[in-house]
Amino acid sequence: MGAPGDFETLKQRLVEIEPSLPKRLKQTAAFALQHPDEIALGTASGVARRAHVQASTLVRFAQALGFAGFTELQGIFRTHLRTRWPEYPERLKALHARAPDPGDPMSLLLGFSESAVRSATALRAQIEPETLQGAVELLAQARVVFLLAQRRSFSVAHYLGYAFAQLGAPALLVDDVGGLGREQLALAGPQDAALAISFAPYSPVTLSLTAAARAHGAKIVAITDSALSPLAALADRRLEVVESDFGAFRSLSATFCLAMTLAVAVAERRGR
Amino acid sequence: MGAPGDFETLKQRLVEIEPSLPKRLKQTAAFALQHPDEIALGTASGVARRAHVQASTLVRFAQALGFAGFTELQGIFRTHLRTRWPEYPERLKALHARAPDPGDPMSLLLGFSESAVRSATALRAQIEPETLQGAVELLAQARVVFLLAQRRSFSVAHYLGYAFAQLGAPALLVDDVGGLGREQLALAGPQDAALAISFAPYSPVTLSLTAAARAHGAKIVAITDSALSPLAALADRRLEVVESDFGAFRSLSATFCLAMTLAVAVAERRGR
DNA sequence: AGCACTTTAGAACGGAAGTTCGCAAACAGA
DNA sequence: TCTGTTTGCGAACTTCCGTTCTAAAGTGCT
Repeated sequence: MGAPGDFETLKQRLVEIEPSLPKRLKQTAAFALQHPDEIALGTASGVARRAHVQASTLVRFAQALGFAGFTELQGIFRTHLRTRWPEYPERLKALHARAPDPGDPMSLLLGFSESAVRSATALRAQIEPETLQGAVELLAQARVVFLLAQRRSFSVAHYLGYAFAQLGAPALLVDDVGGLGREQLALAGPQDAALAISFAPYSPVTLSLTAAARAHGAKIVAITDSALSPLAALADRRLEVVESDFGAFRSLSATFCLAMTLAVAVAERRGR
Repeated sequence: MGAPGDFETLKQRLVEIEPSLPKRLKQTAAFALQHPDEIALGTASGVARRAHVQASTLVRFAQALGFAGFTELQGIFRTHLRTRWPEYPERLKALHARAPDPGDPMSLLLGFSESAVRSATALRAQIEPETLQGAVELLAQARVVFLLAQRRSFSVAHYLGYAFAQLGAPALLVDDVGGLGREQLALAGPQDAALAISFAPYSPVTLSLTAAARAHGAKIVAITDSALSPLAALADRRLEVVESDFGAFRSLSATFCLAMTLAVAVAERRGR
């Protein structure tokens, strides 16, 4: 069987033979699909470095797919990169023409993507370095960080729980399963901190759990959308995030960026 | 005067000096602007042949613009082709210039924000309109949509559960609380669909729950990171998302955009 | 118009990457 | 333990870029 002639065929062929491939070639396959642009534009040795394999492995990978060598494989990725290019400006144009058919899934995707970009970009200017630093210090000094959020914001809190755990920092997700939120908070004390996340319309559960944490003496860091938020009144440190929205739907991308930042910065600070 | 640092500057410089350029260099300039992708992807001699000039002329052309040689000039065209985000390189440069200390929380924030922007931007080119449309149809025709995800991806599934509920579309978050995932899936049948989300390293629970859903006859839509993902093998419709990463941490912003899109599009489609 | 000087184009050369292949060590399966 | 496969490393080969040298074209001055 000959070598694939286009990118789709290549992908398909890859899926077929991947199970029978040895370890390094699997690794290479995964990298190739994940970073097609690297393959297209880079040199074999450069790609090899980034994929943590030997340059010769790339050649063997190409040969396993039926190509003569790396250069031939690269050709497929290059034409793919080149041919994919023209449709992009059209999509963008469609987006900025304010979505002729607002129900079309692709316009929705473009809208949400645009909104996420705006949010994440705006975040850089919104957050004061000192405020962020203060929040990190406060969380890093805590014995345990309690994570408080409900409804829309809960996904952020859950992600934080995951990230803190991965980083080896002590955090506890107060998920209020079975209405046991108060009991989950029972262990909180003055050495602890709570990271509360809530946006308008503020979930009453989050607010009351935050108040309870405060009553236990825990320090509060709040991620919320305005200084006037009821959550802000309860907080020792306040991080304000204004998300841009598309239609009736607010992005979460800035909030997630901030959450990731807190998790990594706190873990790093505790490490010292 | 130094060499242009990005494509726009290069173009501008070219317009400025073009009148004073000798014949062959004018010819080269015209070709470069007309076929930027040739320059980005080809070799000097290949480009020279297509532009009907000598290879050395290309080097002289590059030098006339202030570059050391052809390779340096090519770099600009390559990053331009890769990022496809004209204003972007400058920002990136500014970002990295302003953030020399990688441990500083603010640099982390900038890094994550940049990574989110890249992810959300790349998403637009990654998703094929037909694939997206197909996934939406499939989910809209289902009696109930089961949401399957664990660990890092769980936050997305939870958000989807929230969004579907808000939009009045029947969806059920299989959270596997207390290990009851299989029981939560017991109601699934051939009229239903499952939306499974998993990225490397793929959670075994998600995989087995997806397989179980499939065994019940439910149609599967997968959001995953590559065609080689074990989840892809189980799926009727496959949505590939490549998230950019910052350090060891992958963004979730593209996945969230896609999730929001699916929720809104499915709800809208059901409404008719 | 002719001549000398400057600028430009083309071609060959040298050096530097980059790619491929062969061999030996490491590994996995029997 | 033995065999077959895979991986890593380095050498050889190829390609490619940048420089330099020479010829030609252009330009200005006499």
